Amino acid sequence: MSLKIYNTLTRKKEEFKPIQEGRVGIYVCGPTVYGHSHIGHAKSYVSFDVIVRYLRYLGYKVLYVQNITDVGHLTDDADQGEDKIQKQSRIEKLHPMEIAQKFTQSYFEDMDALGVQRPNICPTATGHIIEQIEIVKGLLEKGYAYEVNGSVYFDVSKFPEYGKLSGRSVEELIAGSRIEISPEKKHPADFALWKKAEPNHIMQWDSPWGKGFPGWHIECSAMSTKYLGQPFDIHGGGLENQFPHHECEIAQSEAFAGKPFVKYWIHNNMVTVNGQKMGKSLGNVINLKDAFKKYHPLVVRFFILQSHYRSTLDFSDEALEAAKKGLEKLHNTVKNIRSAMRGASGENVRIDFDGFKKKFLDAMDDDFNTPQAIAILFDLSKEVNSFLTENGATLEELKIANKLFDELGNQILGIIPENLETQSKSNIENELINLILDLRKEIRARKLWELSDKIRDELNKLGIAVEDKKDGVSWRIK
RNA sequence: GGCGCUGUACCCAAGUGGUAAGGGAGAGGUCUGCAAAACCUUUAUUCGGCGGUUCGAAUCCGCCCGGCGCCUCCA
Repeated sequence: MSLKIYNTLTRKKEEFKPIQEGRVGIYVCGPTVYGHSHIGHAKSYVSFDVIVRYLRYLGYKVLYVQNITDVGHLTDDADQGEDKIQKQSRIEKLHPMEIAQKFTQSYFEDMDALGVQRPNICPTATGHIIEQIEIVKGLLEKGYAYEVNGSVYFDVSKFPEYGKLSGRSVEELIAGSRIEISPEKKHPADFALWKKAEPNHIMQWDSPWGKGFPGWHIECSAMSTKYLGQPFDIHGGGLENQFPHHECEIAQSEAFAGKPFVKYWIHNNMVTVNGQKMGKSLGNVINLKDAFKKYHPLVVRFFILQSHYRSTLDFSDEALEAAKKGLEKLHNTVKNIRSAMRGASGENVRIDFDGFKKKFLDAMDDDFNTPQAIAILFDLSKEVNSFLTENGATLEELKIANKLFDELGNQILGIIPENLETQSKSNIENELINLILDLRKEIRARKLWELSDKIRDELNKLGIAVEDKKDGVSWRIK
């Protein structure tokens, strides 16, 4: 089977064929850095992380670009209100660039914790003002835009294909529009390419139209095509950005360059919290830094991947607890395999590893069906464990199982760490634990169950799982 | 009002024409002094409801009922 991707542009699953053989250019809308990242960010960037990992696994040379928006988005509607970063800078009494810097760092901290591999290029909007101005200039020259009063607007009426991504028509937009019609615009659906800055606006730049700042959509057009060319393979982002953001990107870029912008559009769905939309106005936003206090980042990652990227994901404590236990189960299997390898021998292979692998890859090929892929991992886990408990697995079987878990669970999904340690890195700690368990062995021999159970409980509290088995005691770091 | 998504067991969640994955929770069992881990067995004759198409539908079509998103910054 070959990779199929659901393309929002055509609304169906299409076979993936890169524009240039063996190479993939992908651009994903990055965060606006005016606050800490939340679980919505996690869903989006974990999903795209797996997409990129999988493309690489398939052998593509992937160039992954993700912007950092450090300017230009306004708090209210399309072309009014305050710059969000400037607003935050006022609240925190910091320079806007400090705000941007602070939350960029915070963003990467969280993503690193989630095991999200860094994009190859993370361009900032403020670092690409010149490129953005160039596009605005070009659009004016070609008659796709008009200048009013130091601001420049895109003229939607000049671009008949406007709406092709989101399936809307300009007429519909007017009919249901809640936007207050800006007196500067010729048409309510027109959008800002460049905005004139008032003197109190801190982030502003010189332009052919006077001092100002870029409109919201232009940075993505400028930075994606600068590094990936036009057209490029994949543009990703959140569903909520499909309209107007991505629609406007298409209009600008295709009008400017006179050729298609993107081949495949991928949109990931949203997070709800206890069944409700998560939003700033609802006050139910869950920051990652808070979530991580309760759940290990890998649990959050696993939880996200247990549902499909195009489905909404409902975040609840109950569901997270279940995910935690599920992931533990997989980790236990891998730990069991790794410790069993030390004492195993034999070269027989009775498990159909290729079958499991094929099923896993088939699931991934089907529009990155990670829940299905994870289910296969559980099936594999059960099979291997069953051999371990009943017949004993051969060394060769354990080696292959270990490699497969690494390849599928670690390399592709990023949910099984390479260094799943069953022992402490510190030798003295290991020796001490062994010593305690040695003493406990004597206590058990004397049938002092209360005391021996206490030792086990206390060690458990310290994060050391002690398991009494038929042929002795075993322990591991949890 | 317009556009779109969605409704699968107690919870989470795959499955889009061939007879219901997986995880959690529950029940029983193996092992065990106990616990844990792991394994085995079990838990939806049924996929919001009602019609229709079909040899056959959770899957396609129609209507109805619920939930959600976008149309305003949001991943």
